[in-house]
Amino acid sequence: MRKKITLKQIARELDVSISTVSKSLRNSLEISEDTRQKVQAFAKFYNYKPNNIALSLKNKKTKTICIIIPEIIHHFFATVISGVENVANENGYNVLVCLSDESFDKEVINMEMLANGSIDGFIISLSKETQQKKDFHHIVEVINQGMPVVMFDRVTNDILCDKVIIDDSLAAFNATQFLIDKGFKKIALLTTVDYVSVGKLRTEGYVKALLNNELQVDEDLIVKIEDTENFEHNIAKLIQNNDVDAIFAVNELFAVTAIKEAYKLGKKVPDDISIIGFTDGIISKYSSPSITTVSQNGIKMGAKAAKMLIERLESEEEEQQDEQYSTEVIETELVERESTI
Amino acid sequence: MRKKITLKQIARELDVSISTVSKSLRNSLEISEDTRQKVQAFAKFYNYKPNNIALSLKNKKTKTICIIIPEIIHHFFATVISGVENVANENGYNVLVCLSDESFDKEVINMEMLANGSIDGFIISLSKETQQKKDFHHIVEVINQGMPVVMFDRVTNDILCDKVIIDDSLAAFNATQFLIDKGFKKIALLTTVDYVSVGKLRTEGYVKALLNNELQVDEDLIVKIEDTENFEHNIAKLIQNNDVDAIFAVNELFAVTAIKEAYKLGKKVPDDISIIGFTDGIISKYSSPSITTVSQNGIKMGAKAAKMLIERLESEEEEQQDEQYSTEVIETELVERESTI
DNA sequence: CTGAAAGCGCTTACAG
DNA sequence: CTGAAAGCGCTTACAG
Repeated sequence: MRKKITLKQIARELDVSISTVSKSLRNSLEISEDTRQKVQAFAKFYNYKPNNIALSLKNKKTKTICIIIPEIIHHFFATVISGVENVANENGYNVLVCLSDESFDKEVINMEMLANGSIDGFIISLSKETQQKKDFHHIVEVINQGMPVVMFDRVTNDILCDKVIIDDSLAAFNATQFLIDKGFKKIALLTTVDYVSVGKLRTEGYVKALLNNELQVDEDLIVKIEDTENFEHNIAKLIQNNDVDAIFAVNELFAVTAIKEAYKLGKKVPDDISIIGFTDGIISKYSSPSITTVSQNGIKMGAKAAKMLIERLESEEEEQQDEQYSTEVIETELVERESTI
Repeated sequence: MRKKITLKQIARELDVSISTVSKSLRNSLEISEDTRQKVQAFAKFYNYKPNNIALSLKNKKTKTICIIIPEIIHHFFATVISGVENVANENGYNVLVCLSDESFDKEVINMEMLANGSIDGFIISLSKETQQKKDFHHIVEVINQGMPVVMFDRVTNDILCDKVIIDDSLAAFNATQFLIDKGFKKIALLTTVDYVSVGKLRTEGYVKALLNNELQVDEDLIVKIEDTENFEHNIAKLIQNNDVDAIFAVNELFAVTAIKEAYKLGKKVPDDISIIGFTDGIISKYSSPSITTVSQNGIKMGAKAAKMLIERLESEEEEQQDEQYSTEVIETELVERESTI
């Protein structure tokens, strides 16, 4: 059990000063070829690696970024992490992952715990509870301390910072228009409660598309789902009581559940009902029938968010922060599969 | 933009020494009630929080653990992270997530990069490439440095450390036996190449079950899939050329693909072919028909792994390491759904 | 009760 | 060319 070796030990062994060792290892020209060689050989033999924590303290940066997400079980968020990881690693950064579990308190605790020097910046998608409370003091505080934050997907206009989003409203508009173009008249919407920012925006896009085509918005066809458990009967009721011929769902869970409920009620997808989902995840891909969906490229979003954060971190060093925040919109597209005619 | 305040600044403002400030904040009895109050009030007002990095350097521990997984996109690994997070947070630890992308080199780089003081310990599931190469020097080295490692799921006997696994062979045996009990005779196996430890063990369980029931093992019915892309035709060929009446797949991707390929060939699941998968993920749950599967509780595995790691970390402080490693086996069970009669 | 000093492991401006 | 000193932000044994 050979513990890690330090500069101090090397210095003692070779009978030189710590400064000399440090400089030798950093290939300083100040040091004679001879000692440099000697020190480097010794260090290599003992597999010396500088202690990261000491470097962090000295440099006042940790080369670690933190991503806070509501749930890792959601495939979309997992893909975002993957995108963040790629870019972070390429740039020599590590990624700390925190889960808020959709809880405001956990989000706050996580941020406060890490804002004390442990990391260089945050990438965050708001928890449901935070969006509901509209309390963003923890994020504002971190930004005020001079720590950069990039928000993605579930963002808020109440905070000024870099953001990565998709055009949820437009994507929903296009999906709905696609159904309208197919000739469907009774198009239902499965959405979340309004305080979830993306749910609300998607609902708006749906409504806009209907109005744009002079179709009337029937409240009975709009189902707002609060809980992600036990919502099946809401969907079943919708299908049973209304003669819907198409459904637009704001996530893939709602979409696949609609397929199953329709099937139970003797309706086939896409023959009797066409269905479009949102988020191109594995459920959509492997469901039978596979689901036509709005693709929301998580890897790309994560990569972009990481890039923005790291650029800000690295630019901070040179000149003064310019405080010009930007919002990047990642393209979406409709992936046609078997659940639509 | 109020930067974080330090002990030094507080000391200067209040015209006392740094030691006095530090002790006051830690409620040391050495300090007079009076100064203590004054310092604490001031610190609270300026929202003082000790710098984590400085504490890490001082205490020689970071309260951060790292989990290295092959892919985050796999639902199983995402659930493991979730389990690790829960336990880690409860104990005041943060979780760094690294992805090896099934690559040996990335695994090595990640470990070496973090073994220099950045974290207190590792939780790891081996990449495919590492299992193939059987080169574990990076892990051995870390352990020799005195940093605890807990392996899970894809483990190896070549390394002595704490491990969390399921009994892959037994679980596969039971799944196969289940099919045999239903009266099936031509039971096919969709598995991975042998160097993936869990694939190999599951294959062994399958073979054992057949032999145990005096059924012969037909090599034509065993499909070993190397690549996770473009393997559909292998499965199609199996179904087409052999009159299989049941299939046991070692993961859910293979299982759901089998359903789709069978369907294309005009065979229905479960009417014509019964299928059992492995890993109770979202694909199995939302597939149509939903898939009977061996549940492999990722949350539980992650939680257990984190618990073992943290216990070792905290016990290290007190007495000398006892070097008694243990292997925990997490229970599995067969979740019956629609893909089996 | 308060503070100077040493130390965690490193880097670097400054002396010699 | 080499090394002592200061410093990153903290804690704590030791003096006073």
